Amino acid sequence: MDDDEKPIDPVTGTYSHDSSSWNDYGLFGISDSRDNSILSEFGWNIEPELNRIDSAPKETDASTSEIVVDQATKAGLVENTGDVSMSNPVASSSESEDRPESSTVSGEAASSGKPPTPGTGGKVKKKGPKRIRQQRFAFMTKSEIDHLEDGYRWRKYGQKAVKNSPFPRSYYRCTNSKCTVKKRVERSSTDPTTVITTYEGQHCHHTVGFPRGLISHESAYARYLAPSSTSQQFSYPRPQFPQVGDLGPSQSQPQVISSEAENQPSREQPQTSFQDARVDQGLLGDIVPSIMRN
DNA sequence: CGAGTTTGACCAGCGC
DNA sequence: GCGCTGGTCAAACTCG
Repeated sequence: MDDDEKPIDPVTGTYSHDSSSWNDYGLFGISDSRDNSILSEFGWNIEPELNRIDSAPKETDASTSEIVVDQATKAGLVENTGDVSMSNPVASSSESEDRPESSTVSGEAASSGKPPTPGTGGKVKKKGPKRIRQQRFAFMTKSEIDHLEDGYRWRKYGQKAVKNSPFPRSYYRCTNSKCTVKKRVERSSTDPTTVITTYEGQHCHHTVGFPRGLISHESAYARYLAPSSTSQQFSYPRPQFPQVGDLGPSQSQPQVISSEAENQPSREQPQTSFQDARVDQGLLGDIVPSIMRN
């Protein structure tokens, strides 16, 4: 894919690529689960960016974070993140039809005319229009834990080895039967301490609650889930996110914090609700520590 | 026993 | 057209 010359919306600062089969806008963020801070976030197309990150080590010695930040800067999106999530079409148009897994096997078999494969228990794939992917939203999170709590329940449905990466990629689907949201979790090949979580789609239900602590990217993810745009179908709760000290044993432990992370003022800042933060400072004020914005 | 995970196979898209 | 790769399926398995 040629992602060198992407059209960036001059108004929203978001990027979208002109493809009939893709409609993924997204925020791309770097967070640190150890101190509950978002290190950086910006709008970007997720897919090529992740590919670039994973395949980039030969091009630069910079850390993954630096690569990402640089991309954000180049795209001129950092200052426009406040518009990003709200400008998303939220894939509403494709939401209903983008349900390849919702079709029954029998229905697929009937439509494709293919008999079930005997050796695989009748697995039949739909042949038809190109798969339309939903809006995506990815985070890079410094964590030793791959699967981070985000308030929703997920069922793993696959795992694949990824090219150019020693770490497998895991595929999760929301356990809510009516919810089509998926997420992929993988470790950065360039920085094994970084977990890349990519969400696809929007939840059509509330969270199952916020057990224990929430990892750092949860706040940004919640923001993504609960934009103020009119396209939002549901009103998601805006919980008070717990302090790091509330984190349970299964969460990332705030152990050795890098010097960079130690400088993050997030722990001293009061945990304000989203609503307050959004009113005051917009998206950046909401999720990015002030020091990162300077 | 139900829910969730593992894992090998299948399929579609894409590049060469 | 072919091979590679990512994404998904679903049977088997594990766990609580």
